Amino acid sequence: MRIATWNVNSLNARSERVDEWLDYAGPDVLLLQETKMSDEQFPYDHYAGKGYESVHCGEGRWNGVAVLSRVGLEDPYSGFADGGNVDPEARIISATCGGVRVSSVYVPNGRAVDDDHYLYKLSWLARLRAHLEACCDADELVLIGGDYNICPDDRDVWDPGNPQPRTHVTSEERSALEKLEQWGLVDVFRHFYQDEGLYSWWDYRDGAFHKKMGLRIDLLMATQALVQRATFCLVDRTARKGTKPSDHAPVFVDIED
DNA sequence: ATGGTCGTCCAACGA
Repeated sequence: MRIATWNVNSLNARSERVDEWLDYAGPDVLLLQETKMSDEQFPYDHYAGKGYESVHCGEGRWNGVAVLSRVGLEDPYSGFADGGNVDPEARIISATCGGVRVSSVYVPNGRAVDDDHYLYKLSWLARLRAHLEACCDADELVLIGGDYNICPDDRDVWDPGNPQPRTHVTSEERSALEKLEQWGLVDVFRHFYQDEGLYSWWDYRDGAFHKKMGLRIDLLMATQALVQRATFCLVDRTARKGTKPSDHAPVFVDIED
């Protein structure tokens, strides 16, 4: 079973690239972020025609997450199941697909370390941990994939020595990610590769992709039970090339039965 | 020295 995550930066703008990718990469489960549409606009029927069931949690212009699956899709759940207030932004949706409890997450960007949005990011990550504790067991098959907007360590940053205060690399953000690891999640990509310079996002500006100026912020975080069955993992950089690409590349993992 | 690109939709703002 192939499980993928992809921040598409508007599904309307990316529909042809997503169709193309479904055809050549053949994911069994695809976790989408930044669909930037309402639930009414989401093309459920289009993906059904391609063999995928789908669920979507959107709000319109911003955010929006979805799960596509051709191996079954049960018990969909939008938002956090931690008993707290409803998150005003559409950033997490979960479902059980082929026996794996998956979530598609779009962690807040944070904007700047002195911005209120950065505090929202940290509180959102704390709620994600609480959500896991409320509805999952660490010995089950669980995968939380998405745009975490965090570089786990300096290997995941094109300019790690940059002294400017900035989001994505602070000890607070990395600590929040480590708390998910303490619960039982593993960074699947790092299970396969230890190299620096392997990114999943590149700014549209200044030819960043061709200059290898990127960040690895799109993560597949899975329980050890799932990682033990993982056979292959890749960032598909091909999807960042060509006509009208997203600024993110998809990341996928293959799981043996 | 500054800003450099996309997306949302036509004015900025978010990333």
